Amino acid sequence: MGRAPCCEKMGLKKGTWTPEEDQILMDHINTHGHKNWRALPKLAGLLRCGKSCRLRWMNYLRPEIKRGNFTKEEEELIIQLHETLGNRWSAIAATLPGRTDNEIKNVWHTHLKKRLPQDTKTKHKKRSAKQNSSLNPQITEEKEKPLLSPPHCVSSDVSTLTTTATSDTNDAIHVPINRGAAESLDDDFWSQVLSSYNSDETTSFPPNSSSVYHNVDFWYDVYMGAQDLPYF
DNA sequence: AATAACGTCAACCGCCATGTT
DNA sequence: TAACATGGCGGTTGACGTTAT
Repeated sequence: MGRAPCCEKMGLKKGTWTPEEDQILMDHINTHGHKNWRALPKLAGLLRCGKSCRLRWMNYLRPEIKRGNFTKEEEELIIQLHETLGNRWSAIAATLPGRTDNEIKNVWHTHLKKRLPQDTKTKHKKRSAKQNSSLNPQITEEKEKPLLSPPHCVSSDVSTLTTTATSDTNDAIHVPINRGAAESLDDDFWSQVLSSYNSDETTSFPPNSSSVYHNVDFWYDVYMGAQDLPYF
């Protein structure tokens, strides 16, 4: 038995992606989508494993990816969320439109970690929520809960509901909820959050306007609000 | 100018969760 | 229900650029 390797190692390229490979991958996904990552490289004519293609797309090629330095607000938010969520980078990334878990992880290790006092640095360790229930039992409990309903999550990817997005801009409208984020938040939480925001926005979640939801401040408020709730 | 030390970040690896047969 | 396939996540690594000596 045993698990099959993610890809047969023979003949597949590794390492940095070339612009040509990027182009091929983008073209293929733009025309065919990415229903099956494993089959994708073969269909696209890439000598990469599906996992590598997925990673490249998710972390670099997606049009909604926001590049460039993190703002002070973003950094603060990451620090605060890390305090609550631990190393659940995908959940943290879900609150930062256009930022990837990988990028956040890198920023954390290269910049933000240094700012923290020693005791907080050692607070979260190893496979935060998944394996170490002792670390943050609340999070583990949350995993048992059904997915929240309000921001109707799409199951795959970091599901940003996005209007036409262009890279290097902040114009995309993101409702960056994925499974990771979803599982850490429950219905009561969302109903509170949404009721407070729906009082201002006549639209239901997700809103048509980008004015609030793609703003870091919004997610910061969400986070701060969440601290008042029992699960946090 | 050379090179060692350090910092950053893209990418890989292995594990786990979930879906499918 | 078991076995397998696939996607997703977090930890880690290695290449590359920058700074210090």
